[in-house]
Amino acid sequence: MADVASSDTYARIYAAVRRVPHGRVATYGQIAKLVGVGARQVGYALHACTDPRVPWQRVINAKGEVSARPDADHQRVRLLEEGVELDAKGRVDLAKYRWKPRSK
DNA sequence: CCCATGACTGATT
DNA sequence: TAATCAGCCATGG
Repeated sequence: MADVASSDTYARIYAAVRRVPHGRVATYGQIAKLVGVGARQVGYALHACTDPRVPWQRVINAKGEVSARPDADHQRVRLLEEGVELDAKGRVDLAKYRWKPRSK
């Protein structure tokens, strides 16, 4: 599918997101550093991302919360299904579930 | 090419 | 822990 990305930047971001293993989460900042772009660009790219192959649901902000999305509620459930515990405030314990990339 | 926007981050208060 | 400010860089008009 050539509609994965219109720019190499997006492709790198999607590739990094796909590296996130099941039952684990990553922050925008992590992805941003992996691809070598700003954190906002990651969110911007994921916003434009419509590819279900990309587990963009595992990408959350530095607070451990799911970002402002209409499907935020749906995403939380999905994380729980993957084995990720959520705080009473709906936040993930980054100290435990934060994915540790090696290519950094 | 310039300006405004944005699924963010980190430091400071 | 929460709120505020400035920096970050790609995209679109």
